[in-house]
Amino acid sequence: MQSSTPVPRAAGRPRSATADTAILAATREALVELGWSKLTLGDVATRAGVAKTTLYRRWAGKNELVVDAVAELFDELHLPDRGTLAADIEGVVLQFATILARPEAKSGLMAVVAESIRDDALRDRIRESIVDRQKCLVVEGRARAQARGELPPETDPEEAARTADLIFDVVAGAVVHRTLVSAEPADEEWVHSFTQVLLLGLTSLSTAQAPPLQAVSAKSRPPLGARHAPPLP
Amino acid sequence: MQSSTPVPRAAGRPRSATADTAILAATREALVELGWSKLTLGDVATRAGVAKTTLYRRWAGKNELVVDAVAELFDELHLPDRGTLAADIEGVVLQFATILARPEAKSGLMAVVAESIRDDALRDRIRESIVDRQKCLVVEGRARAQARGELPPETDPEEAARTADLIFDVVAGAVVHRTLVSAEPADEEWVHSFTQVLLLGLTSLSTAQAPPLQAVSAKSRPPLGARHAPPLP
Amino acid sequence: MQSSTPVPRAAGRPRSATADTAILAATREALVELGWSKLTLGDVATRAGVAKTTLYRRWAGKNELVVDAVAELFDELHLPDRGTLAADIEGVVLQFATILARPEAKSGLMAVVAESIRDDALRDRIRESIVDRQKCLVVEGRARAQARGELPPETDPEEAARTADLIFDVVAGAVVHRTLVSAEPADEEWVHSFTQVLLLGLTSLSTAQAPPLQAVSAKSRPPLGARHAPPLP
Amino acid sequence: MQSSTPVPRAAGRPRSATADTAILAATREALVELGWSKLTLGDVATRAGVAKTTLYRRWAGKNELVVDAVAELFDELHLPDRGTLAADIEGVVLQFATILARPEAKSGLMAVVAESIRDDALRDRIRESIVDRQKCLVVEGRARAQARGELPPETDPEEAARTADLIFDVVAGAVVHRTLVSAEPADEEWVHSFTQVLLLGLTSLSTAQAPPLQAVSAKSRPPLGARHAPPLP
DNA sequence: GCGTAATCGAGACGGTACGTCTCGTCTTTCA
DNA sequence: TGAAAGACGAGACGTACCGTCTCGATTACGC
Repeated sequence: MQSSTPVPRAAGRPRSATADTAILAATREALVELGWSKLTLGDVATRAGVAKTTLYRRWAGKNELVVDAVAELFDELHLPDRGTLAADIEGVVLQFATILARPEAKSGLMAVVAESIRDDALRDRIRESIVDRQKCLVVEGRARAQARGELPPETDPEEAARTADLIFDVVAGAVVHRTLVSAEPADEEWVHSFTQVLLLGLTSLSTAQAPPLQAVSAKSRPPLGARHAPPLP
Repeated sequence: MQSSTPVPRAAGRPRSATADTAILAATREALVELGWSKLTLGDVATRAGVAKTTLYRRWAGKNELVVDAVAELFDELHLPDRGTLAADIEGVVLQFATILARPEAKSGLMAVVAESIRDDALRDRIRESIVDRQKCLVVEGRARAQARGELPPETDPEEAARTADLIFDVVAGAVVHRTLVSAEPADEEWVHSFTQVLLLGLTSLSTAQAPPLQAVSAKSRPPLGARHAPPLP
Repeated sequence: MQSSTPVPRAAGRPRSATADTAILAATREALVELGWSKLTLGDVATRAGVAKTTLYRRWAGKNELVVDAVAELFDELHLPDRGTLAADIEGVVLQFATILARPEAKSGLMAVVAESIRDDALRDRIRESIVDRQKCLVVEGRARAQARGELPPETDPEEAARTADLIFDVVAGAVVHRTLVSAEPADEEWVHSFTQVLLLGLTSLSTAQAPPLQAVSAKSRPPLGARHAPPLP
Repeated sequence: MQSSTPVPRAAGRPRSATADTAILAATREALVELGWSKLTLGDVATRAGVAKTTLYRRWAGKNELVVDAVAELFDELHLPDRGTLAADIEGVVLQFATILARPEAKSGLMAVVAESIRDDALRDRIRESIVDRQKCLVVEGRARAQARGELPPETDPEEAARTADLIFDVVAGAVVHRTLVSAEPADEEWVHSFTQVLLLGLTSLSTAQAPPLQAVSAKSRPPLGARHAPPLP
């Protein structure tokens, strides 16, 4: 057997295979060191030991590259099975908070979201590779709770989708705001308080409304403004 | 005879008062047309009919300028008095959502928040001119509800602050996420559903905890993970 | 008859006399430290402890200011009386070389001459305040030599003017070139060699041409190209 | 088989050969139209149809660029062979004067010389690409005259160098001063007069000194100041 | 003495050019 | 043929001076 040289070609074509990995890793590294606005594609190429051309051949621009680099961080996001819905939620929220605490996520995510406001293709890319994967967990968690018997099967699919969206916006939004705007750690204590409020709110809502277990619905909402004001701590 | 004026009027030509107004307006205009990343200080200066130097004399850079330009949008945010706490909350959340629906707010706000991750001074500026003003409304709303008798006076000020922070992160985060990430309108219907969940969650939390009306507290929290799982719609 | 003052003393506060002095001194100081191209009027004003406005009230621009500042250096240029024409020339050339050796003269003079190429008013100002004062010395030196009997009185005034111009260009040009381009010191030894060549050249020319003592004239010049070539050392 | 190429051809896209030509031509054009002080590198780049970066990649700044642009003008300076030393000198001085009469030379040359006072690297560049090329002609002319038998071979090489320097300073300085400071044309008539003085001066000097053909030397100079004063026209 | 008028300092103003940086594209040469 | 290296046209960056302007505060003179 001919022993292949350990580093057969210092420069040349065989880098093509590993290039993507190197580039994405270099992108995250640059995000940590420089942040999104100071990150340049030339610098990423240099860090990855790759020509700028190679980079432009694979990504349309900085935004797309960063989305892919950040998306990889969310691969480790999984729905735990802790036995109860409440525990499951706390677990996944905590996971999400942990990822968001990493500087490359902080730096990159908000920036590309900001960019996506004026770039529909970018928004789709973000949704596809980051957001939908998270929203999936909400749906999956609900299904698991239903399997456990914690939740009744849903009646109106449209209503269910709307509720999932609301939950997702509340969860993701609260964690992001806590982490990035308030710049306070979304630690276990905070996650616990937050989960409690969320879960109780959803429960009270469904029980407060006859018939039982009905989802939050603006169509059939009671005259809230007229109801007595519940105490706020 | 009264002595010299306490602020003896700085020497030299005073700064043009109209320039500030024109620059901030031009910044918002450019944000709408170009978005944050394509916005250029040179372009803003041109739109405002002002020299680039004038702009740099007053703001350290693009981020600071955009913060101030966006902050002015939040001047119109006031706490309405609709008679009940629920209605007040709905009103103010809707106001916040309306402001966030404006393209200049969408384009600018997330971008500067993203930038603020690596720039503490910028974060402080954002907090001071945007965030704290909103958080104030939470506190003020609670005070008003207490005056109305809807809420009991708070017992632990630290606890009260923590709860206010949580409420604020949930409210602001959910609206922002709905508007910018999910890219769905935070309309009256959505705001109503959201407010209901939030308010019921807070209410249930305080009543679930013995003695009555106690605030969410991590110190004295019950073993939630072990409690029964409430139904999720 | 008592004439009213011809310049009836303009109303208002008179210009500070010390400012001019300070400004010109500051200009020379800045020339030494920074050179012409890095010299800025704002810096000069600061050095002189004067407002920029004061400076612009008195000089049209950088060029005019530098001309005046440099011109003062040439005030110390006087025709010595060493007894013979040769010694007088050597003396004055050496004086000129000494002034040119000063950095403020080096930096400033050539630059304003370069500027004067495209600015007739500036050229006139230079001629008036610097060049003509030097050219004067040539004429004065000749007159003194004639008084001494070293030189015959001139016959053709036009011819005399032309010769004076030639001498002046040769003297000033050679010293300047030696100092600024060759960047070698125009010291006593060099000045002596130069003077010798110049004086002998002029002498030989006039004696070589019949009738005696006639000036260099292109009108009556002998067919030089056809003459035998004299040895060059 | 011969080994690797001595200059292994740098990797990457090579610099455009036509760009240099276009840039230098554009520089001269801008010198004529605007003069040195109003000449802008951005403007030159535009005229040359080239990006500013391209320009800065090749030249360190305005000074270096102008030196190169002006140096090309002196490429046409050659030593004519008119048969006699006197005629040769007149020819080359006239060539020099003709070049200096061009506005791009006038505008550029003095300015960079002025700049070179505070910039040794610039002075070297000027010397290398402009001055030495001219000085060469002096040496070459002397060699040719020696070959013709008009001049004896030089004895002391150091002395010869010193004399060449003196001649060069006188010639170049006089022409430059005539052209730029006096702002009079260095036409045939003037050049003839000047050449005559120079040549006679050098001749007389060498013959006046025993033994014959000795160069101007400060070491063995006669007491000039005490000698009789020759008539000055 | 008191107003009038031009000065003074300070510094902001609209501009222009600077020299650097990054962009995304395009030639080259090498393996 | 594809990847490295790197030059290219384009254009924004933030800075430095430009020469002008607006200020309030000083002088001096003439009434």
